[in-house]
Amino acid sequence: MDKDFYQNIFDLVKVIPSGRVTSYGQIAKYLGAARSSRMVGWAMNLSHSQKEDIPAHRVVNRNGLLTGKMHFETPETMAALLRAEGVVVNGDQIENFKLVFWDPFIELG
DNA sequence: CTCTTGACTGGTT
DNA sequence: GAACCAGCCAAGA
Repeated sequence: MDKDFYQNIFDLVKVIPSGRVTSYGQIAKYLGAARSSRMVGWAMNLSHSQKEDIPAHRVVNRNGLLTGKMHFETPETMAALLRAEGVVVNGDQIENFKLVFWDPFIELG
């Protein structure tokens, strides 16, 4: 992983399976920047200018709250995409968050 | 160059 | 369970 920190984030986010979600902090921790969870959020902000499709809707905060919904095309886009993938979303809160949570340490080894 | 802001988190009150 | 605080680092004014 000699790429940019942001690129690592994007690569990891792209690996998240459909219908699953993870948290900014979990991504940061997996990349060795456990205390830099804010950078993950900033990376998502940059994902707009990325050429590839970044499923940023599968990344939420540790509460399972769709804190970044407002940064999508419309505030409903994030929840809509998640529901389309089978994730139950109650308002801005993901139901059964523990069940749909995707842990890179477990899933990737 | 300094100051503010933020798609966050963990601990404490 | 809600509210507050401190640590973290990058971008923009």
